[in-house]
Amino acid sequence: MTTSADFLSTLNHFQRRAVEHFCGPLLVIAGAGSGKTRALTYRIANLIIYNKVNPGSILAVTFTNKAAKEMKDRLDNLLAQEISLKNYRQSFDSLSEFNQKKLLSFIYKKTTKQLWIGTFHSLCARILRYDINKYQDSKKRKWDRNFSIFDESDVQNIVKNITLKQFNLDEKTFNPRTIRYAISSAKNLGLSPEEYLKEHSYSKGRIIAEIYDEYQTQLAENNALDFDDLILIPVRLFEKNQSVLGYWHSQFKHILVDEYQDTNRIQYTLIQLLTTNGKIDRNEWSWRNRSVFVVGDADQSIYSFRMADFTILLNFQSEFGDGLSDEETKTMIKLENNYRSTETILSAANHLIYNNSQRIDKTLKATRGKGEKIYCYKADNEHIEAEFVINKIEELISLNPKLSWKDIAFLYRVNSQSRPFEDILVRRNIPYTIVGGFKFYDRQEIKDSIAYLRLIVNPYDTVSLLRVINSPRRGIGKTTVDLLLKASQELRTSLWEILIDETCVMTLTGKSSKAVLSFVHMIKELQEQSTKSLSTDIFNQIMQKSGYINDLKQKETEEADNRLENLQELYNAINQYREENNDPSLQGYLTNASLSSDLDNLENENNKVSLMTLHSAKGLEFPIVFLVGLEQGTLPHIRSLSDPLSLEEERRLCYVGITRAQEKLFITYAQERFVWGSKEIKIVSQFLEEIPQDLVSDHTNIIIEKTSQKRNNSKNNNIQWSVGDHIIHYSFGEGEVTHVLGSEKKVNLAIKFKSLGRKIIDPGTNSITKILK
DNA sequence: CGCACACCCCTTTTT
DNA sequence: GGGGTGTGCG
Repeated sequence: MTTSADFLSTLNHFQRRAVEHFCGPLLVIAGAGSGKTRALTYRIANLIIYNKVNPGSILAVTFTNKAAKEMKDRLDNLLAQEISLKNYRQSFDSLSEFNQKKLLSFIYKKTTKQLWIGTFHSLCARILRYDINKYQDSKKRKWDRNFSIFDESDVQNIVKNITLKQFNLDEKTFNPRTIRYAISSAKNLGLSPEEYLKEHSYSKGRIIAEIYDEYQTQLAENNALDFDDLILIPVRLFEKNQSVLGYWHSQFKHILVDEYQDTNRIQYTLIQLLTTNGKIDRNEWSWRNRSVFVVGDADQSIYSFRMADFTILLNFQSEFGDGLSDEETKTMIKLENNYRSTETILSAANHLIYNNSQRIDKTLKATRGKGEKIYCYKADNEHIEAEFVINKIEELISLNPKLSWKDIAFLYRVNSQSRPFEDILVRRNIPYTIVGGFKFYDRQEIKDSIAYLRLIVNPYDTVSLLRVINSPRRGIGKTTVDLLLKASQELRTSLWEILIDETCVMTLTGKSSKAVLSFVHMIKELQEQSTKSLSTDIFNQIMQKSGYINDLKQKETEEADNRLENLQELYNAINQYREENNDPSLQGYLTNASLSSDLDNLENENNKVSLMTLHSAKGLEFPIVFLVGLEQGTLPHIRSLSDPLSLEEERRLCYVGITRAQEKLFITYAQERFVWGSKEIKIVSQFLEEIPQDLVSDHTNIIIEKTSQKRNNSKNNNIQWSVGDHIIHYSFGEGEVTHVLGSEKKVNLAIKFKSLGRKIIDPGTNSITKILK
């Protein structure tokens, strides 16, 4: 009979050390496929079962909602097994169905439900639903607990409107997208508009700070937050309000963070505050009954565009830990045994990542057989590439009866690469699923319905109000809306408050005022109901009363039928959320909907080929992986070619892709590819050349040698660089070397250009030539 | 006031 | 390709 001891005996020495860690800080450096999720899950189980920690005091941060759900499921199973052995003296599987169900529901109530597991965003949203009313920013902007969460397109529209309409700026010099990105970056660094201004006091920075400030005002007027606020506001609140911080600090005794290499400044600050209770002096920290446990891998850091900063991971020991060297340390554990991939695949990954200068030295050790060579295929163009890949998977499936579609994934750099694959998959009738790209929640009818729901929860949400006020058409046209909007701006109230003021509405023409009054009446009625009805019932009511469904039914077009089907699907989603989370509230569903990604709905049960970007593939694994589009300019992406640090991130991305594969890895590239409607000639990716030739199968019709020789003999390879050297860059012009960075195997140069200032350049790319002066 | 059509611009990755 | 904007017509 199995005993409880088996619970830990399946772990290796290092995993076990991590899992049994109780209090204090611990950094777990976990290579790809080293059983990272397992370590996290087992540690939580260990805390609950052996250390008798209250599940409600555990905060576990995952990177996606899907990862959170998986962790909960695994935990359920682990706990079920343990309790079953202890209480019934038999394995869970051998219990009667009745007892299994009873036990699982017991575990859910007592444990899983109490745990705080989720992404930074969803956990912070939960905290804010309790405490946002205690927050006020430096300009006295306030929010209440019914806040809406604006999606990226809402936010883009607001920024665009402020920039072009309100501030009347030139679109070329003040690109709304760039400004939106600047605001998001500022928030991720924890900067308020005023603080941003201090750091960017030049003219353009000043204007961006003003836009940021106005943007924040408009969010507050809508009682809405953007994604970044969800984390920034709790941090601000904790910094300002010691009693609120104290409450959450004492709530969360054990904090666990997955994918720690992809945390950014503001997320780090949040963890730091919760762990230390805001005490700056280390002597005041108490690790009694308290821990912070982070897991990550600097080689898989791929989110710097979201301000992720893997030096946060590198600094963990000096920030929280003992700061000792690797050998002696008690606060760092390395998991280097890889249980996922064949030796060949790992060797390729190790060789590739060895070319990066910015990393902690770490080598994945194989625990499985050598496996097959990596297959490589050079295609004439992207269509031939897709055809090869799909022919190959059909062949694999027909040769191996145990293999099914879900075991196969196509990974690419950018979403648009999916199209040629999709075309052929449809033609051949192969079941597939695309993660990302066009989303369910981006469809017009879904956005409309969500806007109705948001308006009912949060009437200050003018963005949603404007979306639905005349959809379906009910005779409230642009002129009417503009009049009402103007009134709301003059009276400095929300549009909704104007609408519910009958005397105000009556100033409109008879026809319009009647239409507005009846719209307001309908929304009010729905609001009243929403406090006592199920979310699903409210949804149905909205669809009926607003006339949305009838409007679509009348049309009798294929498109309208499609929309009706999507609305049915939305109903199912709301229903599912209500059942799974035991939460009848609309607000709960809405929060979940705005924070869930496409990936979260990736169903493992469905037997389909998966297509996704390398970013989406993080944390996943597949027996068979096709890494496609390995060309210079595709992977690495064109925008990273001139910047060595971005290039290293692209290499990590490629590394992530390779390490997703368990059994077989195929790498393909095309010689020609249509980009933005025109044909481009492509050359093979430098990353492919960085993989040793003997790991790559030679039965394919590619000849890498020529290009690879050319590259290895790169004219800059044997040049000794020193500070003061003069160079010419093919596009930046003349410059002077100010720093020589990196090690011998991989040199990067900091170069000061006359026109552009300082840039970091990789001399190996042949973009520069040394000149004598 | 709404819709259709033409044209132009941009083009990474996502919670 | 595709989404957003502007224009012109019904």
